[in-house]
Amino acid sequence: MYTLAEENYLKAIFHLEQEFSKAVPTNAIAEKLEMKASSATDMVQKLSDKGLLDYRKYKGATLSKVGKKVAASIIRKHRLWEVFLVEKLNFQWDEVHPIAEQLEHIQSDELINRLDAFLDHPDYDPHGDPIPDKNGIIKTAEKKLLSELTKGQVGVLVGVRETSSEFLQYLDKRDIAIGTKIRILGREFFDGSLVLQVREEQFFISKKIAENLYIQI
Amino acid sequence: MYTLAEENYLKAIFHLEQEFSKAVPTNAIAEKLEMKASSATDMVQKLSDKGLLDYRKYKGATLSKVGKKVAASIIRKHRLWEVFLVEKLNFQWDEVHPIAEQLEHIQSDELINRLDAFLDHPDYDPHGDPIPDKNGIIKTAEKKLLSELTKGQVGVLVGVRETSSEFLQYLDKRDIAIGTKIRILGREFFDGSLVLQVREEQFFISKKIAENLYIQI
DNA sequence: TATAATATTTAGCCTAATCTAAATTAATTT
DNA sequence: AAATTAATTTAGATTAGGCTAAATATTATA
Repeated sequence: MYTLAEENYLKAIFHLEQEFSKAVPTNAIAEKLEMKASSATDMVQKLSDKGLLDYRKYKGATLSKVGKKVAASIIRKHRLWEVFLVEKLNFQWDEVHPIAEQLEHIQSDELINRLDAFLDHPDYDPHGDPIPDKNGIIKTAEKKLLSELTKGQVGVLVGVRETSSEFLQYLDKRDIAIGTKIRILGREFFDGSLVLQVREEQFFISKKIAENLYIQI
Repeated sequence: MYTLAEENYLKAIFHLEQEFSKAVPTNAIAEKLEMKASSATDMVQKLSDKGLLDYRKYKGATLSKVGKKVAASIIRKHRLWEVFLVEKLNFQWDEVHPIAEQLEHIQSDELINRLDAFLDHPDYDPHGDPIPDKNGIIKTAEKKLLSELTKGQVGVLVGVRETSSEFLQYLDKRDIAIGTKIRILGREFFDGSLVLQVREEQFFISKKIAENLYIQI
């Protein structure tokens, strides 16, 4: 149906649309896919011709209804495979991304439906990101960055923004995972660092870490 | 490591080497991959330059040690995924080939090792074909074509040669599957057709069918 | 607002993997 | 053994998806 390259562009643009609330600049697309801007321009024009996105020169790209649906289906596949890798094959959550990046391009609706059932219709992937349903609808529970909470507030870790292995291992080392309950004991105004209560222990974390953890109150 | 096209050529040549006991002609490769002979020639030259096979003009190709190993690892992945699809996702055995054809190209040794363990280290795929081990060694139980047996012999169906959906469904309809015990009640010399005893029933099958069923005595 | 800096696009080139058509080699038949 | 047929290779073209370098818009700055 769509080529590997096309699918990767659609997925990248889908993610970028949530950062930029307006049209996504070609430069941003190129950067995300680690390619040159000229390549992004080319592909964006091609995808526009195919009706998968709206593109106006120098203005950037916006996914069309069809483009969104295709992107969501790829993200659905990616996240379902991540659940499979962690739940069934016992991978660590920081190891699964590159493999899911390949598996997300396997084409078979039947396969994905059965995988979904096999995994018991999960709503979230191992990083706490919601899994789009068959129609591409994404359930978005309102969540806040840990850095936005104030002293005394309590919440549950529901997602991570940064997904590098280093960051995920940082969390693993402290036994902080999706579902972990966190209380803010204090905040340092000078550098935005926080003191947290997690189970029986107290943690000190930097502002940078706090800005990459999503909490549901 | 290797491109999709390269992997497909290696796999095709691996299978063809078992038909032709000598070097595989480029034409046969082209036919198997549904391509033009000139394309096969090109790729075979390329793979020869890379040391994956030995090739002499007008003489055909033979996989090198490395080429064999790569091909076996792709076949291993293909067959493990087929087991997964049938055993875990409840696909019919005649539905899995095209999906495994895609999954076999996913690159991650760790993934395959874990999949293998998850499936309990199976030795055969759902069609009765042996799964190469990590080192590419294929366990080949001596098996015969059903058409080679004589009256009175009893054996177990261990594999199929033809894998088209039509053929597999023919077997399903009669409840003949890998592991089914079969006894030859009689043979018609004129057209090579057979009468079989399967469980409580007697079947009549044509020579053509008998030539596509592997039996272990 | 003119100019400088930055972002984006265009033009032209490259590689992988296919194709067609022509040329060449090998095999088969008379 | 010569001629014909079949198999194989070569030459040149095409498409997808990248790249570099130059040209052109847009945005920011003096």
